Amino acid sequence: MKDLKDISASVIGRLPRYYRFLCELSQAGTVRISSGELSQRMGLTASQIRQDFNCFGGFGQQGYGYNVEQLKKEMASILGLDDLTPAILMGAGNLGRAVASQMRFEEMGFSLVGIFDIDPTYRGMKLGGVPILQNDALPAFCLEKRPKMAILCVPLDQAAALVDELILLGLDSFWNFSHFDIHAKYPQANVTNVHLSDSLMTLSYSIKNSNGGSRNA
Amino acid sequence: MKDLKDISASVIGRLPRYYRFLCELSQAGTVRISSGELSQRMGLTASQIRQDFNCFGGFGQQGYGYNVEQLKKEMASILGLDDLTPAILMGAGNLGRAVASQMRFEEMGFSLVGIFDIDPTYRGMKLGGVPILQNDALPAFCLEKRPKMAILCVPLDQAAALVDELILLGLDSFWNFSHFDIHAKYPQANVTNVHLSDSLMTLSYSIKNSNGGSRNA
DNA sequence: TAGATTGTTAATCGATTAACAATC
DNA sequence: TAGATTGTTAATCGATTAACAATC
Repeated sequence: MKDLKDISASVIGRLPRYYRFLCELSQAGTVRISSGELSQRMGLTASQIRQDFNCFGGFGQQGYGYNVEQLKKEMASILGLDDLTPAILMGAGNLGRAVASQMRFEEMGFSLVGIFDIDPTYRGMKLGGVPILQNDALPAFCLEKRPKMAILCVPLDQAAALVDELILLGLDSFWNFSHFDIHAKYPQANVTNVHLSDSLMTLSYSIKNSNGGSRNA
Repeated sequence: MKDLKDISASVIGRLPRYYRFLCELSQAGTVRISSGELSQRMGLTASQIRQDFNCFGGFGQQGYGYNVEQLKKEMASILGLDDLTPAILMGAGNLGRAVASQMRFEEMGFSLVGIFDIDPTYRGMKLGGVPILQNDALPAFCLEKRPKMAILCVPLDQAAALVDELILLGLDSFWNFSHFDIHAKYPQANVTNVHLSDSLMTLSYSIKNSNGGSRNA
């Protein structure tokens, strides 16, 4: 078991996928799994799986393997899925609407408590059961509901000023779909970027520079 | 200049961001840039930037640096942005609609030639100027338009059969928003995955296991 | 020419894989 | 007990950083 601060981004990046496979195994009624069997299903080495798990403690038993249900719970706990962080969605455009209506936030460690847009035409509408408010209602809302995380689905030119405001209102975490570099300006913030255009260009590279058979991300 | 096959995923993953910064520099009218200055703006080391660029050939000039316009064009060419790959969108739900209307495909090496959904209620609608067709029109469409890439915005339970069909219809590349593991079944295919829920769980981890200041992706 | 900056090789660092003793 | 499989250390591999000669 390592100090949590020492755990590399590579390991952390694999945790959701472990969790996903464990959920599937659990649903299928599988009681135990060895690192060897899991490695085959996931296309990883058994060594890597054991190393990864042992960053967080010894969840297995020699000669037996891992108990699926227990390991799944451990993963959920490590990922912080049990403890719901209040989050707001900024921007109710196409992408914002997709995110709000598609993601099962409560299964991923968040609860969506508010949706905001500058455009008043959205007023009164709801997404995933959450009403859309206008940006000018943001300060009062934050004072009351204390959201900690913001999902940034706004155009780049609005992002900088908006992040400034959100930081002032006490938010410190961002799921960032814009290309604004939050981390550069606020190194203290927790930021996970989703750069769809970067992802698509990576695919373009694969298609045009390979003779087939590449996987990214 | 290395063999293109030897270029690591780490390097490829940084190319779109290089391209993005070069576009900004170009728009700002900057004529030349050194690896040192670019490294400061991007938060990378100058060494890494020079190493990355030199995977593809020597674009710079000693004592001068890099010509922004030339380097930008080289990047576009490496990423294959000049050559438009015909692509179809499978699934016109929230996410599919967001992707179709938001992404500037022509600037990223693709052209969106068709949109398909099993639900007939979408019939006659358009997204980003492209009409939505029903899935049963797919074989004839592919025979005529020869799309090469599919954007997969369908539920997991439909993905497996759909990928089988698309492969048979001659597609070999996927921008995959589902959790179906295309690469496991078709190792020859070009696949770039976008796993939004994995990304969100990574943020949950950061929030709950750090005292602030983490960046992912 | 002198100064700047690349291209490239060497050194370091970190992540992955292999090996195996511990132990259920 | 014997067989299986972990936890963990050691070896390997690859990616990043540093250094510097080449050269514009």
